[in-house]
This record gives sequence, C-alpha cells and structure tokens, in this order.
Amino acid sequence: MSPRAGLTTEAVVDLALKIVDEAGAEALTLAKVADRANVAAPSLYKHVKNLAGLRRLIDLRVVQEMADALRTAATGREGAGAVEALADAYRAYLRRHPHRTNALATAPDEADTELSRATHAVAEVVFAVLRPFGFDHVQAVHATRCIRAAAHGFAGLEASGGFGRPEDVDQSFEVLKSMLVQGLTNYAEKP
Amino acid sequence: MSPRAGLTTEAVVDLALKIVDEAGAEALTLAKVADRANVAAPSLYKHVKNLAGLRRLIDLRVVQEMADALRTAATGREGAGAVEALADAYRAYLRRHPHRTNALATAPDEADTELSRATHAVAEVVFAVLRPFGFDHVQAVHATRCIRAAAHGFAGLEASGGFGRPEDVDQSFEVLKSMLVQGLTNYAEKP
DNA sequence: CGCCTCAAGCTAAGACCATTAGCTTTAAAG
DNA sequence: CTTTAAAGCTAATGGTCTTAGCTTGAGGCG
Repeated sequence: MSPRAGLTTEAVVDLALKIVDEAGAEALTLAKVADRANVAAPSLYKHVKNLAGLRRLIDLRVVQEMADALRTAATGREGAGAVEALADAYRAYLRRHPHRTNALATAPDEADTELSRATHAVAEVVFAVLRPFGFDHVQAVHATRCIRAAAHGFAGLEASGGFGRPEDVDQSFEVLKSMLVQGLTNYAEKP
Repeated sequence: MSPRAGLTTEAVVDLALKIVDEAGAEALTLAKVADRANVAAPSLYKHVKNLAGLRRLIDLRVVQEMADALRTAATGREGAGAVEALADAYRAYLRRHPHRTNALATAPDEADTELSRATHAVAEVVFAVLRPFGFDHVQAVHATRCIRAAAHGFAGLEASGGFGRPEDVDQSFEVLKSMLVQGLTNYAEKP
C-alpha cells in the first residue's frame, strides 16, 4: 500500500456521504470529514481536489447508485409494471437517503464526461423500459422527462418533508404512478 | 424614520434575493449583502436575525410570490384549463428565477406559522382549482400532491439544467400537462 | 432652540472553514 | 540498506458568521 496505509479517495467519499446523510448536504465540511478520518484537514487534499471536487464525487456516487437501483428494479419486468417499478425504486432510494435529492438534479456539465456518462446511464434505463411502448426517439425523450419529473418531484418533495403529514403518502404515490402509466399508454396510442 | 435612514428588512431581503438570482442560493453570504448595501456586515443583524433568518425570509418571499402567481394564473379559468395554467405558471416562475427552486421544496416547519401559512396558501389555490373535479377531501389531497410533484419536478429539473439540451422542452411539458389533465379527469371518474 | 433617547450604524474580536506552501515520515521498491 | 514518492503533518492566509460593546445622528419633547 502506501505510507501510513490510511485513506483512499473512496474512503473519503464514504465518510462525506455519511455526513451528508446524517446532517444534510450543506453540513458537509472538509473539517468534519478530516475529523472522522482522524486526519488533519489539509491531508484530505491528497485524495480529493477540494470541497467542490468532493461534492462532485458524491454526486457521481449517488447518480451511479441510482442507475444501479433503477436497473435492478426494472429487470424482469416490462411495460406498465416496469415503469411503476422504476418510480418505486426512485422514491425508495430518496426515502433511504433524503439528503441526496439535489445530487440527482445536477446539470450534466458537458466537460465532465464521467458524470455525464453516469446521468446518461440513468436515462438509458428509462429508455429501455419505454421500448415496448413503441415510441419514436423524440417521443421517448418526452416520456423519459415526464417519468423523471414525476418521480423526482414526488420523491424530492417527500424527502424534504414537503408534504404536510405523511399519512397517506403511499396512496398519493399510487395515484401518481397510475396517472403516469395511463398517460404513457395513451401517449403511445395517440401522440 | 431612524438614524442614517438606510436599510430596512425588506431592502436586505431584496438585495439577498438579487444575489441568489444571480449566483445561486449557496452563493448568498451576509458579507456580500452588506457590500451591496454599503454597510458593514454586523449592521445587518439590526434587520435580520442571522443568515438562517435571512434564508427563511427569502423562502417566505418566494412562496408568497408563487402563491400570487398561481392565483393570478388560475383566475378566470376552470377545470383542465385551470390545471394547465397552474402548471404553466409554476414553470414560468422557476424559469424566471431558476435558483429559487429549493425555496419551494422546504418543509412547512410546524413552529413557523408565517411560512406554514404561506405554503398552505399555495395548496389552497390548487385545491380551489380542483373543486370542479368533484373530489372528496382525501382525493383532493392526492391530486394536489400529484400536480405539485409533476410541476415542481419538471420545473426544478429544467431550472437546474437537468434536461440535456433544451430543444423541445416545451413539447415535453405539453406532454406532461396532458398526462396530468387526463390523469385527473380519469381519477375523478373512477378513483 | 436645545437636549434625550434609542435605533442604526460602527469597530474589534473570536470561532470556524478552505486552501496553499512547504516540511516530515514511512512504506515499499530496488 | 538506501532511495523515493506518496501520505501525512504544521503554519499561515483570507474568508465567513456572529457577539459584544461603542458611537452617532434623527426625531421627539420640553
């Protein structure tokens, strides 16, 4: 290994993500990460460019995890069931990690090929699920945006406590999903 | 008036909102506000509790403005047209002020009656628009959440540049709106 | 007209934080 | 055993929020 065999970039991101999950994205600070790593703050710069770079790595991790979660949810399903599974998975992920919402709304940023690739991977999963609906390319783009908007909007609002009391939020989501599925079916028939 | 007849809380919020609109919510700093106000940073504490308090005032302002915008958009319309008008207004507001997205996703926070009242006012507008659909109370709650999720999700993703190229984003939004209207109509008929 | 009050401003200071520069150590390679 | 380079360190700078306590000036009151 390396001297003192301590940190790695991965470990730093792990610790940072823990802080984000516990206290929110705004609470992330290099000083806190350094504390948890039993390391002086400047030492982190050996593993991470700076705070912005760490944030980017977190975004990347989150987007990749979401892509995985959606892929897993979609496998073995098709059509309406697959769309609902995607929506459920998106919401479930943000329920487990409410403070990661913003990481999923970041702009792709042309120059950052790695992050761009990751966000593209998410879109690819949705695209694949949409295949049996028989959309042309442009229609598929519209449909993907609708699915993403609905899922991200609902899950994001729920994650930030945006819904007053959480009594029948599940029910609300069922309604949203059925609207989505009906809408997609209808859009496939008569665009 | 008061000595030096300079600032007011309103003026501080105005300046702060300008900074948010220009550079994003994370870029808001008391030091920058003080600069623009030609005042030393500690002087701001005469008009604002602290940075968190200023952020809260910004959120309040944004939510109130959104409620106004939605109310204006809904007046004189009914049913499907009114729902589409709400969605358009929501999106238009976030297009004009992309960096205000998060202010519209904040939790009501029981203790803060003023902010709670403001967010409640937004919901009231949607509720009123939903009246002619004939939903019972629970259904109206679900429907309101769906509308909010769709509008906020789409507008928020668009505002943060979440959609790759902005070619036919208008078209995508048309699709989303028609899904929403169809979904609501359908939900009203057979819940 | 002159004085008093008190809100609005100020400076000074402390506690964090990010970041850079440059040094020290230590694990691994030869 | 020696070398080397990565991983850690301390010191220092500049920025931030925030509190404490002082100064000043505009408006009210005699």
